[in-house]
Amino acid sequence: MTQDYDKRPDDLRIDNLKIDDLRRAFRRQGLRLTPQKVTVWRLFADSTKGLTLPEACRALQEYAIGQATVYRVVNSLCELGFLLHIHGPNGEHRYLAGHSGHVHHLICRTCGHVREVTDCDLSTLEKLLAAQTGFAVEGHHLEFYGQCPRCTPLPG
Amino acid sequence: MTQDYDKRPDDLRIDNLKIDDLRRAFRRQGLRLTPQKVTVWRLFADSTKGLTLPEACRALQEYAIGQATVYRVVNSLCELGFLLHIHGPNGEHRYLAGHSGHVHHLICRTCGHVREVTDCDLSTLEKLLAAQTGFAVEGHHLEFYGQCPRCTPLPG
DNA sequence: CACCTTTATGATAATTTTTCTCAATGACTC
DNA sequence: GAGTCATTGAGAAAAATTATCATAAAGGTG
Repeated sequence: MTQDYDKRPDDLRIDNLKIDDLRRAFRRQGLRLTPQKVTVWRLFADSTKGLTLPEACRALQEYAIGQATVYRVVNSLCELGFLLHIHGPNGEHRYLAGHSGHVHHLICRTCGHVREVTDCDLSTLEKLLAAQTGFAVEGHHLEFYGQCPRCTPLPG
Repeated sequence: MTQDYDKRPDDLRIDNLKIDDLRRAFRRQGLRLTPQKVTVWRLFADSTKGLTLPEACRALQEYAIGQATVYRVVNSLCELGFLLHIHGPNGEHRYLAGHSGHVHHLICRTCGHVREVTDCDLSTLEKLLAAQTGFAVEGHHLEFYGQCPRCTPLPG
């Protein structure tokens, strides 16, 4: 019998549609969806600032998920595009759930708060670069840094 | 007597003007310029793809520079803006000498070759974001990924 | 629903990367 | 040239990442 995914802890909510997306994506690679994978996904989906791998390992100890699993699952989720990597205030690698399609991030250097940025049209620039350099440009990674409204000192 | 910086190995060239820049930058922070720092800088200045910290440590063993020093100097060079961090084909953190002012990079996913990109005008976008989000946008990090001319399969 | 094949898991160990400590060295100022 | 104080490298320690392998279980099949 298939594992009952509804027995999840209340503090990690996720909609069932997303679970189906996850299952389909894993299946396409010949991989299986397991409760551990769902729990890992939920942890990231609920995080607004993203998590480092060690942070995720610590948080998931509560759910008895081993660190080897955390590393494996995070890698898979990245490859499947469910997680994106961003850089925290100290340059550390953090993983963040990508809720939309192609997005970028605005990261507060003080508190690490992250806001998604959806307007970005770099296609003109990419074409120009391709013409100038001969590279076949396949994509880009763009992050903005600054101070979020709560961390911005008031002017004056 | 001040150390003779001309006794450097022939395979790591650097112009003396840059050494003066380094000295001034370190001095401004109350730090001292040492032959080790210059050697570390030269290693990076000669690398076209950037180096990870462990790679740099291995390469600098030849010059009897301890790893603690490599980590410290790379950090300083980053803070002073002489080194930039980029992400290699496998997502690993690499440090690259910044030869110009504000630049971005076009990184080959196959061979890791890096080309600098100097045209970038994101100031309009930054202003728009600031207005939309309330963030005080201070900067950005932009990387393009693709295949360099030598790694691009010929069309057809 | 029970079976079966194959992937996934977690404990553990091993490896790699990063940080810390401290005595000795040496850069830079006067 | 002397003194001050940042710097260095060896080594230990801590932290992060990867590898191994016996056991558990997902998901297809009869």
